[in-house]
Amino acid sequence: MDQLVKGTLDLLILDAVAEAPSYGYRICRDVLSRSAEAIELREGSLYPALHKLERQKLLKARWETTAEGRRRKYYQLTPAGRRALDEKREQWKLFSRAIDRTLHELKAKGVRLVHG
Amino acid sequence: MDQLVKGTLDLLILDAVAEAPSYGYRICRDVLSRSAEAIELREGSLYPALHKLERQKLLKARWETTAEGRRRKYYQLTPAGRRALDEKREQWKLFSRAIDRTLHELKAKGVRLVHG
DNA sequence: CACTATACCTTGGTATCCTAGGTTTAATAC
DNA sequence: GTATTAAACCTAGGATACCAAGGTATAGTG
Repeated sequence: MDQLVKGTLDLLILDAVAEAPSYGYRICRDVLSRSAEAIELREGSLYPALHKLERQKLLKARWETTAEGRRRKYYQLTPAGRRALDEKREQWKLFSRAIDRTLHELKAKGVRLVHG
Repeated sequence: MDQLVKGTLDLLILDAVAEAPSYGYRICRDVLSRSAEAIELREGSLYPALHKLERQKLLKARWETTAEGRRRKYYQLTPAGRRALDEKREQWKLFSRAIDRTLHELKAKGVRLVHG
């Protein structure tokens, strides 16, 4: 599944900060739990990706310090980031449907019609 | 954006020869038409991938010549290839559902994804 | 005889991700 | 008080999978 994750990293990250700003360490755990432990963003992939998205002006970062004294780097979408997210969501939807359509087995097996 | 397609190339190829043996040039067109023109396997990706799958003993190849005198290299699944296909199909299902579950929102529009 | 379609191939580059390390501070356990 | 875990960040270097761009050869078509 490692290979499959390629191409969805940016999407997952942008999506993870869409509702509210978040920070690296939490994004990891959020994606892990939201995916039911199926998708694990490793820090070695995540942090470089966050920096790249910041360079591309899709994310904006600010440092904060909690009451307990922990430093966190919060990321939020820029307007361009919001547009990129919408676009990547659409691309994902289109792509995953195309794959499903293309594969032979999913047709017979994946569709289940129930009456009543 | 065509980054998404990474990780599904082997799956698409193995699937394309699952029902009956096929050859490179036809696999390209089959995937293109089956995906409603959404997924285009380019030859620069396809042929090296076929050779790799053959080295891995997931595909077996044989040359044939048609009545018109065209040489074609037909590929078919080995038993290991069949198992690999089943596994990759399962992984794809798990992965795509995991992404769908993880994303907060989904919408669809029109994009074109290109493979190699 | 040029052009398109069929059919195969390879080299070299790049982007992307992961491994495997690392730092710092806070909380918890012993 | 010290060892360990958890929270939080980071990067260098390597692996590899894809892709662009070329190439060869034959058959059919205008």
